[in-house]
Amino acid sequence: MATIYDVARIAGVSPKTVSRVLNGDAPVGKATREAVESAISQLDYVPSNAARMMRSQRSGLIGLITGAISMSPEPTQPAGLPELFIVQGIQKSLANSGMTMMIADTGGVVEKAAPLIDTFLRHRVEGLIYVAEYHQKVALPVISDGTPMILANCFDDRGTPAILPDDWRGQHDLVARLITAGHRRIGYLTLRPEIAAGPLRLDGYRAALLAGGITYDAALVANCDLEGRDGETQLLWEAIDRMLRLSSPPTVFCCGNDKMALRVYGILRSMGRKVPTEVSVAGYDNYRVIAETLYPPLTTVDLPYTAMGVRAAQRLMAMISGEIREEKGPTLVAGPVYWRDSVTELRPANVSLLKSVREE
Amino acid sequence: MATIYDVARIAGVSPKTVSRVLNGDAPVGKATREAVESAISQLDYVPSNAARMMRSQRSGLIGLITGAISMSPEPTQPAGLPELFIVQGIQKSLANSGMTMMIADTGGVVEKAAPLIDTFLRHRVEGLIYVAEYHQKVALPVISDGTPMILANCFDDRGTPAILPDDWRGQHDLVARLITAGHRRIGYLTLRPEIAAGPLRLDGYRAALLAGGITYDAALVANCDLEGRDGETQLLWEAIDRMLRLSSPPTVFCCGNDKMALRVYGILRSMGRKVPTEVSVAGYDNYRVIAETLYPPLTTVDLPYTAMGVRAAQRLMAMISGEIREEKGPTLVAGPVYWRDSVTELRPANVSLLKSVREE
DNA sequence: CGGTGTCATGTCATCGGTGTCATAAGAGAA
DNA sequence: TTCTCTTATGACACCGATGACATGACACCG
Repeated sequence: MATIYDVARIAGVSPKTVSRVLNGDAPVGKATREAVESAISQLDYVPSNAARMMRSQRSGLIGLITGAISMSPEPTQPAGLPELFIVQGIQKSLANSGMTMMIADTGGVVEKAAPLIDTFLRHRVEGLIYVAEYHQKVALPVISDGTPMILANCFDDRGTPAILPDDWRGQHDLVARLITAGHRRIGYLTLRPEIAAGPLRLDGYRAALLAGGITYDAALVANCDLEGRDGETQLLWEAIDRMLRLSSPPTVFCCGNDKMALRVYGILRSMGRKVPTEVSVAGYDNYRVIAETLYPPLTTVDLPYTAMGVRAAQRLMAMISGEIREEKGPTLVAGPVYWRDSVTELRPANVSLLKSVREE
Repeated sequence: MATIYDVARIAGVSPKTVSRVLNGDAPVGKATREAVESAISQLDYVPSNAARMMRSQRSGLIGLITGAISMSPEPTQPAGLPELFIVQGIQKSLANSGMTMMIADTGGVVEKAAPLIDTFLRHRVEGLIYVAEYHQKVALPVISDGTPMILANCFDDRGTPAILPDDWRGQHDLVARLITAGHRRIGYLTLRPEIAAGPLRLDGYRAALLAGGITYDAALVANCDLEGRDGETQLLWEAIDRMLRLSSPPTVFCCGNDKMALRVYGILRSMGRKVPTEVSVAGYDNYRVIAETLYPPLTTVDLPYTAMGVRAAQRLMAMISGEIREEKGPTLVAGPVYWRDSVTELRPANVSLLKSVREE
């Protein structure tokens, strides 16, 4: 592979002049520049980042660690996709700053994070991002040197800067929108409470009810999410069946996520209940494959993964450039409600009141 | 950041000895080794890959280019997931060989591939992999230096080594299995022919019919896949309606992919036809979010993305180590049929005859 | 016409490791 | 005892860029 010396020799100039042509850091005569450029293309010269990096002490690299490119031993989860969107956002932001991204994968095994971080440090990455597949708490090894790090879709108890979805607000906005549409009996089939998003969304649901002047009714809430997924459909069936037999049954079911909503569609159809004319359904995640493909299309809340990625990259770049003495703790990113046909408007909604709701 | 000289000074040895401890390329005395290791951990020393690379001329890097981490302007496609699995397979293989992966993204714009390849060459990657989001033909810029390159899920007309799904065999095996199950009128709702997989799968379908002694009937085949997706549901509805009115209607619908099958479920239910008791449905892709979550779970053909990734990495590593003067052209990877409850067994199947069929 | 500034270019050292070769110390053989 | 032969370690150059500094050629100024 050709070096800068080869180019210099062919062009009849000093290596430093070639360097100047490449980097444009000092004026170069027109004739000289052309000679150099001709030599470069003649030799197919590509400068070595390693050599440049040694001298300049800047790698232009960002390390990205994710847990879900390769997933846990049992890859039943549809995960991965969220992370992909986050990565997409990060990539988009980073591309503009001339940074190159290195991606490594823990294969879902947290212990693998340490050697991966080490690999990145060997490459002298200027920043690290850890992306989790769903909103959760993590415990990563401490980075001893000063390399900045940011967490996306997860947080720790050391106050490492983190970017998180605003689950509370999302569920709140959705339920507020349902209330605006005239729904007052709102069933909620929740995620299990161990998942970080579970309690947050439940709180958002309750807050929206409160703000809408509706009393919280525990009979309308059921956890239908199991660790192992086998019993889920049955659990859902029972919960829905029970709620629909109430003297004042729900007119809409909020589901913990879109995948659960997909199941609920099937169950309601099996029960002979038409969606949305007899009962409405809403999801969470805006998992497009499901939400847009279902018939009728699913009303849901967007998990703003791409935006989170963008924010993560921006915050990291700010830390790297040292502009800001970053305050610790999380940045919350809220996503809009996607209003589709799976929910009936019981009365005409005054949509203009709801700023964060997005109609399709 | 500490250097090898700092470590050497603290440990009271020469830098070269520290290097030997790190790389184990020559015997080092026990006491010396311990002094060095102590100094290393005392200083939190992490060796610089850049410096190492300069001397040894080996980067330990593999460049991966993908078109779908950030997708086309209109991100309605659920794409990305397939690529993720391919990347997972690549990562898995590569991790064992001590290679680190750099990932870059074209954002769906093919023209961006050239500068990304250039970035990788600057980093002196030892190999390149281009991953496409679906089976297609591509035209990438030629790599002028000798860096080996491999295509995954795509091919070009220069005979660049490629890893492709065996669409012909997959569809063939599925249809053969349907025939074994007693189906003789097999409807096929195809992908549009411009997609590489379309004609291959159609050929597989016809070959399986032929082998099963069933005459191909054009009335049972319809293209239901449009470039813009708007008319698709209607197209499907019409095709299904037409076929079901035939004097000898299909007992099973093969769908171009699982997403189409999801739509077909909805349509058949709307028509009041029960799946699978009245009519069976089969998909293609084994897109788990859909195939496993649908009720009843969907019989489909696995697109062996992970395996393709593994093969891609293996073939690349073989090219890098120069073991093999690689022959050009594609490697086909076949995936198994996943037999689930969306297809009725019209007569008891002798499954043992079908080696590549996987029961759940 | 000398002084001063700008432009264009070259010289040289250096970043942090490792390959090559040299060398000292002890072990075993003659 | 002396001569190999390992074993353990050091000295030194070098990989390919770039930063700091120097220099020569003009241009412009008073």
